[in-house]
Amino acid sequence: MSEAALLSNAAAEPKTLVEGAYQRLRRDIIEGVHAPGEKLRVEHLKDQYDVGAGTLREALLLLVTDALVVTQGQRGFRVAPISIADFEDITRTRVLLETEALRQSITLGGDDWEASVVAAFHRLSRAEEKLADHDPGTTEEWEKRNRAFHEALISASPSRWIRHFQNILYQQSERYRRISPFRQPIERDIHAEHQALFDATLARDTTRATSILTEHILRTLDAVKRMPTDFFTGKKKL
Amino acid sequence: MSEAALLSNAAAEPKTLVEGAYQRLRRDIIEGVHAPGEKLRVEHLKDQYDVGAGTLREALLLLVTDALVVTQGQRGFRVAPISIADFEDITRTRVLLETEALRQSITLGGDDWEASVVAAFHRLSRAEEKLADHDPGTTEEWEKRNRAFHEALISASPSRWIRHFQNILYQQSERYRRISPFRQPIERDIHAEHQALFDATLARDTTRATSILTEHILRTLDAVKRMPTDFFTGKKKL
DNA sequence: TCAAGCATTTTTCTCGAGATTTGATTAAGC
DNA sequence: GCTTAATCAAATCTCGAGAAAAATGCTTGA
Repeated sequence: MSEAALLSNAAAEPKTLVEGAYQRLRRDIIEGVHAPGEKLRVEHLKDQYDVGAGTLREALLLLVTDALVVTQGQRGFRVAPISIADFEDITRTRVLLETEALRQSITLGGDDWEASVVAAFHRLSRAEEKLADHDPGTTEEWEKRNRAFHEALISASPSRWIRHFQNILYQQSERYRRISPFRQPIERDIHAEHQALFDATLARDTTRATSILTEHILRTLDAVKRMPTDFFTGKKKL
Repeated sequence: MSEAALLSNAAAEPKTLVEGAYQRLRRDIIEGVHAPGEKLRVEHLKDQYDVGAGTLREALLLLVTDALVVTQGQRGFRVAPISIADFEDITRTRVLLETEALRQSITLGGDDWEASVVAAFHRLSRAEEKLADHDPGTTEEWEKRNRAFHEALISASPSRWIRHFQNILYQQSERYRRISPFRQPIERDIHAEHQALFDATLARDTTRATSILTEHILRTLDAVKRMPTDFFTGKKKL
């Protein structure tokens, strides 16, 4: 695993079996294939992912890094549980880090940065058009481009650590968004928000850009808070 | 490894060999026993730490979590390299997170929190007195109490994620401080700073407390920046 | 009927050996 | 003399089996 993989979880070519299993497992957890709180038995999963027991253990250990898997003492591995409080924490911390990174980007970003933002926004807009037409299977693509757009915005920040932490948190919030009850159709408003964010950023209006970004991120919080609270306590398999 | 271990790296009783090796390795890296950039050969280390090869691999993988060890492709493990830019990044990000956490603590902290801050400050003060008398071997103890004080200050923050990230960064900066050329005698001024920080916090003066904390953290940065720049490029063993 | 203690079964954790890949040394060719 | 290729050694990655621990079910007794 390269430093890039360490600091960004980028989807590089898996050069080792551990990496491969790690990436597939991570995707499956984020997409909800493995439910929150679910026990992850090495014996079962090693067949499912076609690797040895030791290799799978190492992959699970790497997922502990991302806080997508928890492990305690001698009692094996488990998909990280979810809670409203946790999602609120993730969201607010994301705001703190991402606004700071955006501030730095706007201050320091050059032509290359602007170009990458323009490009990412363009790609995202196209995906949102297709989404409005209710094309099936485009959600996956939108998800990737949305992330790419957010990453482009802060890519001129010189702080590798902020970007590293931001990646972890984005991953976390993506899992929350994808878990069924939260899953909501991507509305038309989202595009307007992205447009406003894009405009303010390119205009180098730091105050306005960070303000929009804050609202944008916090919006996802409302949807979750409207969920029935017993969802979290109800279906945990112990 | 418990959730506590995941989110705080707390020095809990090592319930498993992997954990034990992980903790000892981490301490040795932070203390500079394994120099930055040094290659970590599994075959050598497994004897040194009295565990099997697979077990040591898992411990190293956990250290990748903390960004104390890096690994690329099929080329094994290596102690994370150091650089001035990295330390500056660590320090500034620490300021961002720690001031926010302190802000939250001051706003939300109750009597229990105040009590823990008072207690931690008292312990730290005693350690600083002993340090002024040039007692040998007290640096270790001061290091622990200093960390405990900083943790107590932000312990009333409800954000587990901020505290988690703060832990990682504190660990990182501790390594930088301990690596020989940076190693500087703990001066008397430090105590005055801690005192001021303590006073402002208990007075619930958010603005003043965060301001002092910022200066306090940034101070360590100056010392490093005064170092000869070729230190970083010079002794890297490749 | 319920609780407590014991035995069984499952699962995790640990280890050493085999298969691949990387890096280094040496030799050949231009 | 310098670059390129091939051979060899070292280290990493991978796997399955054995030891330790935890979870489960069953029997026994009140």
